[in-house]
Amino acid sequence: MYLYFMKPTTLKEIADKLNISTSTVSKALKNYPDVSKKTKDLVNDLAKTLNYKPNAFALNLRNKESKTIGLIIPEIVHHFFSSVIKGIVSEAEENGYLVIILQSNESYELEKKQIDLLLSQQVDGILISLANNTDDFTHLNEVIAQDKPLVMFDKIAKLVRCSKVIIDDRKAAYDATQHLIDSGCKKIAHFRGPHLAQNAIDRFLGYKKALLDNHLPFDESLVFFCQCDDDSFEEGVQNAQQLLKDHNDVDGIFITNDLIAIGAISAFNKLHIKIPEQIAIVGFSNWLMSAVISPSLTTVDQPGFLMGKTAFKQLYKEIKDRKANRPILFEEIILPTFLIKRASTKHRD
Amino acid sequence: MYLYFMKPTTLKEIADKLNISTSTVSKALKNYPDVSKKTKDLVNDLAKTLNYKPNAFALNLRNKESKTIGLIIPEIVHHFFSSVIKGIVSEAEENGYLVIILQSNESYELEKKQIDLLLSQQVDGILISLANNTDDFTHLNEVIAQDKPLVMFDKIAKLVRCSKVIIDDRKAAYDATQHLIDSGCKKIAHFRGPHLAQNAIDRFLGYKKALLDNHLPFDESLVFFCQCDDDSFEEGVQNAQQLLKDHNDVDGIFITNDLIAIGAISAFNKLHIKIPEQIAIVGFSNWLMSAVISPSLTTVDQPGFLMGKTAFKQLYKEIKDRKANRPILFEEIILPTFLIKRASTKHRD
DNA sequence: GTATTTAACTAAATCGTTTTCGTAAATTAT
DNA sequence: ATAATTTACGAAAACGATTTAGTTAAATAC
Repeated sequence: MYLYFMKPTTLKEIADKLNISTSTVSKALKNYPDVSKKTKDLVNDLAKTLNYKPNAFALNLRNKESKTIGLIIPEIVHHFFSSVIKGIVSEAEENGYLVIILQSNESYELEKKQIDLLLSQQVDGILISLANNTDDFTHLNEVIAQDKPLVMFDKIAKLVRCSKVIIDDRKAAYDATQHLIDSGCKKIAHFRGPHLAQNAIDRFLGYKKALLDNHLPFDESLVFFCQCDDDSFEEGVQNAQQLLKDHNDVDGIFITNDLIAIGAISAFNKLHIKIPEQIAIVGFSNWLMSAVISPSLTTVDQPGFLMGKTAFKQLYKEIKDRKANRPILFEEIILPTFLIKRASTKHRD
Repeated sequence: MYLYFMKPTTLKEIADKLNISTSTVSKALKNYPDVSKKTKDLVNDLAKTLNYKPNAFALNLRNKESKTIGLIIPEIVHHFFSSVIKGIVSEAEENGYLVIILQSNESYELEKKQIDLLLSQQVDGILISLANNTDDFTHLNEVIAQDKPLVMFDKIAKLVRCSKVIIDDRKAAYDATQHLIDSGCKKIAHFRGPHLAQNAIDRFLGYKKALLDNHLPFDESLVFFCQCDDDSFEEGVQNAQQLLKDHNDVDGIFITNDLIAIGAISAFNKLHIKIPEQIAIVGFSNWLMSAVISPSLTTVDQPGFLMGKTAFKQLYKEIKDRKANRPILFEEIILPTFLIKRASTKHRD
């Protein structure tokens, strides 16, 4: 029973058909007290028959809000980030919000453009995880200058005045390194992320502190930088080979993400180096595949879904606070991580 | 140099400041010929100073379009689907469109609600990949009834009158099975997807046809059904074990997705069954992890990114055709797949 | 029977932009 | 000098919904 190719009904059409004014129709639908029951019934019936749906564009214009938020993420095809997206989208939907998604492709230029796009689209708020090479924050400050809610997650900039949802990268890295030390490693290397990325920095600092706290020497030449881009696997292979050449007595590596770690494992497997007996490995992020490779990878579980939900909740709170003219408090929410011990490290359980 | 907490400038504000009408301001900005150069300069300068950006809500209302499309996908955290999303988002952005993303979670009910949501949001078009259990298409027909562009991809319904972007599942499955046969397999099992899903059906049919074309008997009891949900890995493990019990002479399996295949591989590894010598395995989708597990998995590469790009392009074409009042032609675009031969099957290269 | 209240409705403004149609004033043509 | 044209602007309607401030007519009060 479809009215094929019917263009959407408007209030005016209903009003004309019933010979009343659009104001009355609007009020009838919204159950105002100054409309008679008789009229309300007539309007509601006709609205249902004509399948009336209020025009979203008109509502947006009037209410100055679209119930839509923007999300900028460095890379969509990525287990952790797609989990975050899922968390954001599901939490948003539950609260009547839609999510526009954009991918910065780890490019600052693109990120900047996309912020502009979202601002000109007048989204109600913006969620962002920064590109690795973003070191200028004017585009973010522009969002803040427009008094538009902004929440950063995972890859944040400490200096930008807005709420942040993160994990304690430093502690997670510390714990991961400590686990290597506890399992007997004496010379531990680190494959780290890009110079500018805050979580790469924090993970590095956690690694370093764990060494020092355990009276192990920190050796700069044991730290390898990675781009963390599409070629992560290959980076893992290369760095593993290089590491063996430079330091053949390394007995543990803490690696900034699982894919690089798996590349390293693959390289060691090929060279018949026993994991974890000769070299133990800890990754980061708990990608799906870390459980299924051989040996399975000890890694830090990063709560992507929860991070997405939390980031949206915080943004939503700030949207509501602004509407109610309440003062905005910037919060830094730190989510728990935990180490998943698998076969790539030695342990007792 | 920021105007902190400045609310957006409107045409009227510029007009008032210059003591001219909003019409003139609007025309000046759009470079109409009936505005003097002097006025144009004044307007453009002030617009730049005040950082004027046209109000998107007003434009939407007037133009009856939002340059935004909706995307409904069964599951975001999934290598293939996230690649599709990436393709859609990047192609959309290139053409000035934004993408609202929703996840149906493989639920028909949710999918229905989300279609309503997108319709009431008045997106310019909808891209959808169906939930596994969707067998009623009224919600899709409603989109068509509103003359709103709709393009389905990957998980489609043959009966719905709209454009579709798919792979040739039947052929891909046929080729995969043929590869098993060519490499010497005589008794080939199939782990298939849900009853209703079109691509599960097509892959099954391709498998069956390859058997028959090669004069191998088709045995119903060699076909195992899978849900293809979060527990895919476990399903793979279970089905592999069951298969061994029922038919210990099976020498090949064609499996409807990589994660299930990896579950099966893991089960066989545990039982010390040699892959591919005793049992050869072909998966489907070419997930990232299939290259890194041991043995690496022979699988069908599904062009997710290309599918996303193509789906958006088709939708965009239909949006433009409608605006230009051209007739709409529904197309069925079939993208190529290819078999990636790895260590889980026997072959000569 | 007049004054007051209440019920039930509508006109008009508003949100911000675009565009059609008019209309003065300035310019050119005759 | 008058007519015709051009230039440069503005008023107003339109997109569709909401809401304030009226306005009738009926109901109640005194």
